Amino acid sequence: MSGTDGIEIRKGISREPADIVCADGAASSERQRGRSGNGRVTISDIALEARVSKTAVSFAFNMPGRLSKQTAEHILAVARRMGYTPNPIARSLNTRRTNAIGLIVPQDIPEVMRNPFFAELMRGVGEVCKCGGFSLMLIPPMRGSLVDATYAALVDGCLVIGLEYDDPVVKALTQRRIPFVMVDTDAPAHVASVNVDDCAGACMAMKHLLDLGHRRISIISMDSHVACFEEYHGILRQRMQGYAAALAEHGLSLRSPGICVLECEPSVEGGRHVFEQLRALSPMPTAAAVLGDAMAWGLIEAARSHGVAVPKDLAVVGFDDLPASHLMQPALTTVRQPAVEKGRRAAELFLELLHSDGAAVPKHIMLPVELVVRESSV
Amino acid sequence: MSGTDGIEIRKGISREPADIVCADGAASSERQRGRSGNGRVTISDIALEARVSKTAVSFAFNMPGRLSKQTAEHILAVARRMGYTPNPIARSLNTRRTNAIGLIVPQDIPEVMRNPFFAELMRGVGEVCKCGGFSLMLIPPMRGSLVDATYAALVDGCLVIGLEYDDPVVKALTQRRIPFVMVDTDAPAHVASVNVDDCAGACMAMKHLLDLGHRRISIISMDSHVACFEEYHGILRQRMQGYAAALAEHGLSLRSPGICVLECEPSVEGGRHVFEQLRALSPMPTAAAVLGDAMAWGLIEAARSHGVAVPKDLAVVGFDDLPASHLMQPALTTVRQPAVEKGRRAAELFLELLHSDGAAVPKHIMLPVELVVRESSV
DNA sequence: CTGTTAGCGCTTTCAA
DNA sequence: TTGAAAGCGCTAACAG
Repeated sequence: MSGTDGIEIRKGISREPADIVCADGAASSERQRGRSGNGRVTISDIALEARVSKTAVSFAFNMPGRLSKQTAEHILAVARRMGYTPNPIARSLNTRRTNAIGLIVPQDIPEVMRNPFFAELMRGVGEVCKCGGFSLMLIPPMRGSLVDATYAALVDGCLVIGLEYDDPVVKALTQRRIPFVMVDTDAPAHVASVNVDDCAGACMAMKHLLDLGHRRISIISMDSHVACFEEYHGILRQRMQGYAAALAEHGLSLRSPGICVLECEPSVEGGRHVFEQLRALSPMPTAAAVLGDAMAWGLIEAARSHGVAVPKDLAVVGFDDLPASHLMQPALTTVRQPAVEKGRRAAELFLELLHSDGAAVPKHIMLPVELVVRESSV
Repeated sequence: MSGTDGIEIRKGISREPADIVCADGAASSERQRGRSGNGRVTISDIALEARVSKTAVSFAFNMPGRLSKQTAEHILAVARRMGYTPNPIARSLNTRRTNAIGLIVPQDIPEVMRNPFFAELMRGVGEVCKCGGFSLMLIPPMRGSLVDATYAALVDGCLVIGLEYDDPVVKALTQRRIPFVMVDTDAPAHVASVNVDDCAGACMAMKHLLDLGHRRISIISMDSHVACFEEYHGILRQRMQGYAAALAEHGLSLRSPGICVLECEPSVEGGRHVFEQLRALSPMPTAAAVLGDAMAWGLIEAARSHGVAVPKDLAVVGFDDLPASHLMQPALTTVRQPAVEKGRRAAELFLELLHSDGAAVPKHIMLPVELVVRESSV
């Protein structure tokens, strides 16, 4: 359908054929005084060329006030001419600062980014990055090992998403005395954490379905890697407790006939896929309580394409309230959690830790949730 | 609506009150042989404690094969006991590798993450990160300066999104000889780049609208920071050319009466907001060609809430084809671009550069687009 | 198989 | 105002 066919082509645009890649003086002086090994200009090169000490060069960049205006400008001029810029790694080794905050996520990046919830979380973290001048490092497992990734990460500290406190990653962070904040998990008192009221949220969702008269309800959870939901931990456990509490009010439990727990990847595709399992149930459930909006979207789409009408044949209530959830067809009934704020608060907490140098009292933040009833539940 | 009210609370869960934070031997030996300054265990501490050289310790971690099994295990044991882990910054200073790939984005993170297109792009980049064992660093402007952020970034190289070749950031990258790939921009022949056929895509979209009979068409572009669309560059210019080409076939131009160009932030909010401007036009346009799906979603939502029916009163065609675009109400007609692949190809290109050490011939990849007609256009 | 030695490129006392 | 020198914590020839 397109003009070009996905083939690699040379565009040959080259608007600036004569573009100077290295600054003028560099090439010549490079040879003059054999530069340090691999060709990159270092602080010594500048010092030599400018006939000052390395100290002076360093000052010129970091505390120009401590140099006479003349020297400072001279040094900077030489640096510019030679195309010099301080090596950030060497600098970090001294300052012990990287100006990056890490987001440790338990899955690979493609999986993470398939779940729009993370984009929301990152928006919040990003607000703090913006104020504090930080970059944001996504730290997924490295060759399968999240600990290895953690060991290798060049960051000032981390936000740890959805890991349990006894996870090796947390141990590694603690050992290296890297400040961190835990998000979406049960954290012990001495560790900073941010959560939302998952239990209450799930309870509201289930109660809503029950009040609507539903009694055959599927709970769509996320891949947990445990044998059964009784072994859930962290937010999954919290939410199951919420569901259970609501069911209990109607004399039901998670093990009652009609109630069942299905799992899928937390993404649209995951939801689409889990519908197969759901419709294979007989009798088919009349409602689904889904642990993430993206999954709910996928579920609804799959339902529709299989002729199962939402909400008539299947009521669906999600969890998150992503920005797009009310643009859907039908608009999604869901439990709103302040995902952006979650990220922001976590990052703020992290900054506190970072600046207090371990002296800060760890805080535990719990954010509220609310049920948003729209069209996908009747 | 929630049980707890967003107040900071102490959860006091502390399942492991006796949790040992530092490994056993650490605290004692710490005092024994005054550890290097600030308390963190270094390679020297381990060397001393294990009665071997620093080299041996280094080998134990990086090339255990070069040590006798005994020594290696002894060293590792001591390290474990003292809670030692190599400092990744010091290591990077030597190896010149950070195992991180940077994504240089021209806006702040919150703005970036509000545009779901980036999540798609990152999915693709993430696939490569996964294979190569990289982390992904989001590099937004630092205190307003993207160049400063670039200088400070601890990465092996970068993917540069939407910047022109003559941007100072690109100059900085070139100067420091940091490998990079440009995405979504006109890149000169000697620089690796990945693009989609923006021009063709826009042309198809406009032609579609024109064929449907529309003659009063608003083009919704993204914030450009230039005075008028004639000054657009990069993908915006490409797309405008596409629109213009289609219009030309019907004897129209971008300056014809009935045609107008509006700008907004590339997000749902942006689209919602720009609808105000669109409806202020008189006569109101009967169609909108939008440069991003997220904006189109917002536009459609705002239209609906103002009683303007889509597609009856306003036909809308987007650009991107995000995963959620066909879940919308109405499902969005749009130009599909392979965003995930774009990210993947860019990252792959980057890896080639990185491994070839500058010897690689820069490639230019152009990916195809296609028009997906759904319900938002009639 | 193991250790000595010299860096990596920069910051930062301390003294001049 | 400037510079000498001692690191930051680790890697990697090169010897032995």
